[in-house]
Amino acid sequence: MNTREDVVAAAGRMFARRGYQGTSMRELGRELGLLGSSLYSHIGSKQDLLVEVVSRGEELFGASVSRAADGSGRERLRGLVEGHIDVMLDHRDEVRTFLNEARSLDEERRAQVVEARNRYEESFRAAVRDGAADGSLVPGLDPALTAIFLLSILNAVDRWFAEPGRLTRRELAEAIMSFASL
Amino acid sequence: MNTREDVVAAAGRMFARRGYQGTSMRELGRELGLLGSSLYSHIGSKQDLLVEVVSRGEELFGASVSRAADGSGRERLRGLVEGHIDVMLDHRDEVRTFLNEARSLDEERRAQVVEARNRYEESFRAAVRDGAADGSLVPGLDPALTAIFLLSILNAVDRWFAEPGRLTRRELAEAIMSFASL
DNA sequence: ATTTGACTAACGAACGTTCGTTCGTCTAGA
DNA sequence: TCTAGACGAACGAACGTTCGTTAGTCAAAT
Repeated sequence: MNTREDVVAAAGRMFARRGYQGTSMRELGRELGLLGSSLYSHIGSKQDLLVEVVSRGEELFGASVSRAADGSGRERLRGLVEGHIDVMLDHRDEVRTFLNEARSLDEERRAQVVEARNRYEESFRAAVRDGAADGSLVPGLDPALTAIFLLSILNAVDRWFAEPGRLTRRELAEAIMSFASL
Repeated sequence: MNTREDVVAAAGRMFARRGYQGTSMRELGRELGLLGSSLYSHIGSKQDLLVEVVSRGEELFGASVSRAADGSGRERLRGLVEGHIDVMLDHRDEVRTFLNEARSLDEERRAQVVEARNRYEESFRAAVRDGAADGSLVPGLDPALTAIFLLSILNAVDRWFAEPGRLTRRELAEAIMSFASL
């Protein structure tokens, strides 16, 4: 017996692997041992599923920002980096869907996602800015570029990082920080 | 009047924007002022179009590697970075399709793409390795991690970089190199 | 005169979704 | 304690639409 939760989780898995447009309701049903039509006992529409999965990704990053709210600029930046790594690796499906499949959302919902990403990036910029001001980071860093470069690295982590492997998560965070001379 | 070249170019554009699965032959036709069925005067199948666009992306990066074959490790690495930026910005559509839509290829062709990407990444690793050996780069760098981090940054460049803007391409390359302390 | 590029018409398959229905399980009232 | 009714979960069939693709035709350019 499947719950709505099972359906959303399976949707996240399939959207991450094959994309939203590449996933049919019948395939999604098969994943759960159901017919495609049976999914509609749990959800309203395929689009609802995407909204739900993307929203979870959005919230995960938001919660990560809240957890890195204290300390010097440098400490907050490290918290953001470690938090991002944890979110990516602990919730690969929701995150990949959040990062890659937002274009399949209707315009209004997609605009919200873009705004959430901007706010998230701004928290990186603020940490860099504050770190330069409070002396915990070297001065002269460009906050905008630093945020973009760090996020580019972080958003790709799930593509290659495996556990267990050469590095632990903490070592990965350290490698990223020192790569950026932070 | 449209040529096969027009069709492939339009396909690249649409695959990059909406994805392969998100692009229908009828929409692609509309982009060219044609009916969907009329596209088959120029091509064999939709899949052929994807193979063609992805192959062009693949070749562009291969050509870029050839252009950065000489010099010290550091010089070659900078050439690879500048070349990557040029390829990304001069051929956004083919490159985005190459990077994002390879999963819609059949297994054999997809394996070739994966192998091409591995070879490409290896040329970054080799430049770092040689740079440490010939003294043009600081020793102690991890070639594998450095390559991954640089490519993560480079593959995201088209998502935010605009011309004209705050930075020129050359300044962007310089910013990336100095971000990585290279 | 041949070729090229586009058309119309149509195909079978797959799509998301709705429908009426069934079969348990749980809960409230008698 | 027994039972009536509501509910959650799933079924199979069908809906209208869109999908990629094919076949045959026709006009214009070479």
